[in-house]
Amino acid sequence: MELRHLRYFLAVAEALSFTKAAAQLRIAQPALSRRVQDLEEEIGVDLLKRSPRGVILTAEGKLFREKTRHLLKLADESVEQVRALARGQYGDLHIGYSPSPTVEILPPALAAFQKAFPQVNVLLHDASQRELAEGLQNGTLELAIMVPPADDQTAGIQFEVLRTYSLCVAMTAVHPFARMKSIPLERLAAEPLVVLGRKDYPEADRYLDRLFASIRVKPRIAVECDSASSLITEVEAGRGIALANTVFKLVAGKRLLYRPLTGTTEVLSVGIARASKGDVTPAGENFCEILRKISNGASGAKPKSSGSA
Amino acid sequence: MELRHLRYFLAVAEALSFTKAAAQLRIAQPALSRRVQDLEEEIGVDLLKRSPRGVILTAEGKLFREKTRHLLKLADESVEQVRALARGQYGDLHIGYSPSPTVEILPPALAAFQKAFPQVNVLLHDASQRELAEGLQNGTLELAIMVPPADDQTAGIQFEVLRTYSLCVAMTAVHPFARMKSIPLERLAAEPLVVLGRKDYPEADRYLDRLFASIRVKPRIAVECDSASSLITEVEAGRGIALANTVFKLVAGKRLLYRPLTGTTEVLSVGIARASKGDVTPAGENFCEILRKISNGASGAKPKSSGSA
DNA sequence: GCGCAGCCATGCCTTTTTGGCATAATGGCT
DNA sequence: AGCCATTATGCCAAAAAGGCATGGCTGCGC
Repeated sequence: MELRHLRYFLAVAEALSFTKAAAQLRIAQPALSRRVQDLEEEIGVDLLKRSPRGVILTAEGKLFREKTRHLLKLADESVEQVRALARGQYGDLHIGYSPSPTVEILPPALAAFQKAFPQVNVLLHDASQRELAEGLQNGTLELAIMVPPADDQTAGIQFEVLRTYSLCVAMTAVHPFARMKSIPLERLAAEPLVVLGRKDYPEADRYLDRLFASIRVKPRIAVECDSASSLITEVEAGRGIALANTVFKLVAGKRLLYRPLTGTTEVLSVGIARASKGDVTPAGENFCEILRKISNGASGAKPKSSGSA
Repeated sequence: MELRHLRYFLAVAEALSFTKAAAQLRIAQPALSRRVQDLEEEIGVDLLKRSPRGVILTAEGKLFREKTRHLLKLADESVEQVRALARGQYGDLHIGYSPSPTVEILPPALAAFQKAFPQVNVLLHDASQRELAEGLQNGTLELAIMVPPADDQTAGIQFEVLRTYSLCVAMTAVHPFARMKSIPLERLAAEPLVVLGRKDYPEADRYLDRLFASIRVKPRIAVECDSASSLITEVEAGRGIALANTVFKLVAGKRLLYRPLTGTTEVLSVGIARASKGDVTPAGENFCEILRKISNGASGAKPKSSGSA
């Protein structure tokens, strides 16, 4: 039995006429007659009652007509779904992200993506840098929108910069620095600092080390936090000031004040990370395209071209 | 796209090798290779990644493998269901019956049928003679287990006798007739009778008329009932005695006493009625076969062969 | 009631599809 | 670099499907 037989039978069962069905199928009536005979012989059941005025269905024919309708519909849908998957218009898409640094680009990108590809089931996973890198490597994440991973986590990960944010200092409005136009690094070193925890954000930690190493000073760490939102709360509470960057204005705009760091060109990059070996699905590529488009069209620094591990 | 392509693809997708799959399918490897290429070309998506060590599935291939498994399974099941329908092992079976006269044969027949054909969904409809005849004629009933329909309802109905029950008189234990061995018709004519209603049981009414006409007497009708169970209750309550037949012993054995009617050979027939033109499904024929078997093997009078309208 | 019209089946040949065999190409592994 | 297993390709044979002509049936109208 082949789909051809089912298509032919269904045409006859719906037209209730070999002649009409043959015309619709663009084949000659005798050929159609033969194939339906073949089908009936193969399943060993009379499906149709022929008469000189047309055709009527037996009880078995009626049952088989319904089964056949369903089957052919399902076959079409299966092919269409596979095609949609290949075009990136269907399937699951696991995306990891760092919540804070991505606030400017991820929400609009997600909205645009879901509008363009409503059949794709996007599954967002917010996590620390370390967890994102692990997820990419073990394949649970297809893409991650994040800051570049630390050197010991770049193995097998490709990174493409989307946006950069310049460095700044975040503080409360009542802090003495609030009166300054920009903060020299040396003054910062004397202040108690609120920073992100060393375990979950190793690259933030090293970044800090590198920065202060350039002036041969050790920073004063007042509090270690496990997320950007905790950091904001701590600074707001006055336990210290924080080295941050311009995305923070978007996360907690009016709760804190920001001042640039004097004479520093250091920036925070945000971009797309993917496993070098892991396949990115067409849906994933579509998502990247939208991310690039959104990043170009938004405010802030210009995107650069891709780097790698 | 034909089922052949799906079968071939699935074989390759499960064996993860063209060579092995071809062996299982009993065709040569190049032929298999060609058909799978055809399939991929037709749907326009790469389903497999070939390598000199075998084959691996793409993401699209994995999706299509699942769809294909389901589709092929469904196709097999559809054919099997149609075959089962044709063998009378599947489908719905609407059976009408008169509750009282069929107590001896219907329950065991139903039990035997459901054991032999568990996939058939038997739908029992108890109804009056008139309703049964109508049901057969308009096609809502496929078969009815009943007493022969009255003459004005036999049009288009075939009847086949399964069992006959001889005539008797039903009464309470305290009735004077209880001391007699058998009741002459003349004595019966003088007694108040409980009978079945004329509208719903016309043939019972005519039967009564015919019986008493033979001795040129009018019976004394005390109560008309609309069902056999009401009739039993009325007799038990002492409102009259009833002309009944030996099936009643089965319906209400100890509640009443029964005495034969002197010198009468009249009998009540119970059998299978079907529409002359209406198709009886194979399941219906199977049911008839079991009814015949049960009727032969049970107590009571012998079945006769079929009659018609 | 007889022929005609419409419909499906059958016979025969052609076209298309599929299968088989031999063999080339590929790519990892030793 | 050469070997080995695996898949792809060329070519022909076989099978399946299709087309055309025609036969057979049945219901309808004249």
